[in-house]
Amino acid sequence: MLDIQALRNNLSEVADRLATRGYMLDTTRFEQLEGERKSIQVRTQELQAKRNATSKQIGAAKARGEDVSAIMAEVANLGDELRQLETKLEQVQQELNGFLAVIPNMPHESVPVGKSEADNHELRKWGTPAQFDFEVQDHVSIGEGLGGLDFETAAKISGARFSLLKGQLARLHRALAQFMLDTHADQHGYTETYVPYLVNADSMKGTGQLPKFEEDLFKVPFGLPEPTEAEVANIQRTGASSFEGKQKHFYLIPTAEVPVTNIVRDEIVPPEKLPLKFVAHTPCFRSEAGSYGRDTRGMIRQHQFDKVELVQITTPEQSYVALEMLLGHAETILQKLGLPYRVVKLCTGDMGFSAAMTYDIEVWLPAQNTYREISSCSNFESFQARRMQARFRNAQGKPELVHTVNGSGLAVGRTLVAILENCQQADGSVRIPEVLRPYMGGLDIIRAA
RNA sequence: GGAAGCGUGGCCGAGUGGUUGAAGGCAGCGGUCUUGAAAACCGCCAAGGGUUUGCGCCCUUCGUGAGUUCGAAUCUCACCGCUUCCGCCA
Repeated sequence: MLDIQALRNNLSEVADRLATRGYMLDTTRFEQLEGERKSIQVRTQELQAKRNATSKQIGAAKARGEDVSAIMAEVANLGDELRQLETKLEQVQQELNGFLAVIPNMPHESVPVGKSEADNHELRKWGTPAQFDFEVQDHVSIGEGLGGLDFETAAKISGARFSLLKGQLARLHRALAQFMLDTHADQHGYTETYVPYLVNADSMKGTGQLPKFEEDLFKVPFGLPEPTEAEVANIQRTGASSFEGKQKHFYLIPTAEVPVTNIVRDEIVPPEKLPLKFVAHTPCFRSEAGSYGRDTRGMIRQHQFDKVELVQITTPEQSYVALEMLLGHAETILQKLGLPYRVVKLCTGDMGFSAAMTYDIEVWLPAQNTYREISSCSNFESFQARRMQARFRNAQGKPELVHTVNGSGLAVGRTLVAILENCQQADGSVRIPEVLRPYMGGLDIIRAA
């Protein structure tokens, strides 16, 4: 969420910057809502002040044993008008909040302006794609050839966009996650965390998945379908309350970013604890609505995949340094695995809703003869922190919003794909990168069973 | 799932209808004292918002939401969370 003060004070400038990422801010609507809010709020507060002052008088007069009926008459009809105004103010403020909640973050000044993926800037390349003196297979053929990758059975069990791993490939998948977790925890100073995979709506709002992107999520209902008698009575008596809230739901996390970042929601973190650095290995669940027909073959785009996520909670001064370091931590994994990659700085038009700056790491996939995203590292500045009310105590001792930074380190499934394709051999076997062998019981090559 | 209890500021903890945004303590900040530190003593210390050039003034907030009342941390109802006991379960 953007700072509403920024919109009040520099509306056209904010609108211009949002326009670079393709978001057209409705400034007329904002000014209208804001004007309404202002007049109603001023009037409401005047009446509240009057009510409070009069009530105090009544209290004082009663204490002195005086007759209060005259003063009481004075405020008798104040209540109705005040209640109406308060309700109206609530409505306007909710509208304003709704308006703010769907505005994306402002891009950092250094982010290249562009419309799409094509306008991203390649920053650097690492490693040299291997030359193969045989016909390269994609990960699906390799995996199926090894008897460890089975999409048909996964489709029977669940449907499209799921995969089933068996034997050494399942173990390789586990080895990758362990290796990443160990590297980040032991060498990069992250605290390993185990987190809930089902979260509430507040957490999803905090990191920006809600309210705008509900269709990308899996929503899991639970709870009683019927209200109890007491609730029915309460609803009838008050008239105001609805049945809402009894039928509840969780959301399956689309990334560990959600539960991990929300660790600091509604907290004031002592400054000496910053930066907080967390790493978590979790499954991620995405509906992939709107991606029909894209990456339908293989395990590139799945409803369920594993990811090791890095999250840093920092101060505003440190957040861009933190982003560079976190990017480096993610790159380290690919370097240790010996997988060629490149780093891309996303342009304004290609960035996610909440990000102020994003680097993508793309790994080389020989079968596709191209680089594909395997990690996305972003600084969200105070955008998520404001939604979460996540703060720290600054040098002046005042609470101030933290900055949040996160990135994949890495997507486990896509790393598995990259290893299968980059480390394939002429006979269909796959060479295991050195660093993974301790996790594979010393195995150096995966061969067909 | 059943029973009981509890939810107050960064933390602990008073407070059961009227100048209570909230005693007291801890932590923090400033000062006196000290060569320095500690101790002792004195003072300051919630957040969010509105309005104002500024001093300031005002509003909201005691788990959440409704309600009663001129007035609610305090009374009523519902919900959420936590703790303990019983049951069940990995």
